[in-house]
Amino acid sequence: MPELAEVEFFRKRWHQAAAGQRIAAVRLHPKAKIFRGANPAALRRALTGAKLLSSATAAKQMLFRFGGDAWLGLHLGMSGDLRVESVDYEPTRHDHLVLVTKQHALVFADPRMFGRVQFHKGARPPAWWTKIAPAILSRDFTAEAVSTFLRRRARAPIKAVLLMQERFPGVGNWMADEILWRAAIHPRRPAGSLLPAEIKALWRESRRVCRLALATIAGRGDELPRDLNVNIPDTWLFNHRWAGGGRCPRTGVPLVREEIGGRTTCWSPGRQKMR
DNA sequence: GTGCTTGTTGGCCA
DNA sequence: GTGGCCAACAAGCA
Repeated sequence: MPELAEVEFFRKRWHQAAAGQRIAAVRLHPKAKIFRGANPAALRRALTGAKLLSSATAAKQMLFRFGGDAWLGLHLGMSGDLRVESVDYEPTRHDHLVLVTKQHALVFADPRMFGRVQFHKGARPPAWWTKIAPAILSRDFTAEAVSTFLRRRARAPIKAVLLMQERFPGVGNWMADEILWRAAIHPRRPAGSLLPAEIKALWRESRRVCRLALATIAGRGDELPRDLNVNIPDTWLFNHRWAGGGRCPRTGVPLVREEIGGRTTCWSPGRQKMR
């Protein structure tokens, strides 16, 4: 499920419940696949008794900083989510990591286990975190950088290129379709075939979709929506893309769904042409 | 049973 | 070495 804004929503949910709080207990199944490459025993030792100091999101990654130079990295994969339950919550089958504070149980659940838990000890954040590409809403995400990247990936369909985290961190399947729909670019167009005006539109709409998605899904400031996707307006492609029989909210034309770059892709033939 | 699924990675091949 | 494609990972849902 989670892309840029959903990840921020989940981070905020844990943060609001537990920032400044001490972790009284850590419950986990060390054999769960989400711990691959991590050391669950060391994680449990370090977090038990530690305070949650701060947290951040970058791309689809989350990083929670605890006292004692302990860092918890989370990636939600395809089916992960974070919840806040009562302190006496009993973990069920897919609840792989639970951090218990005085008042809450912070739960990381992931049925498919494509997600990942990373643990790091040190004064500085881990290398995998600092190497994440500059955010789309940062100054480093320029139209020139996009243009250069598209030239290097000239033969790949633009839809596949938008999913590359090294240049479009946080963009996932629905955001990529939303960006292309707004920029009026057919998802099957080779990246190298885009005209300068189209590259500019792609850059602009990438930023717009990130900004709108964050405000709508994760909420502004301290506000946190009751649940995911409750506020998404019908003017977005998002609300029409899944169900069969969906129509383009701008042209009324029936939407098309095909596999592009190995992912189901939805577009409006009314506004997205091959040339 | 069949055929999907908002993600990432490693192997293969040109 | 680089770029592009594809299967695999695993479990739930219609």
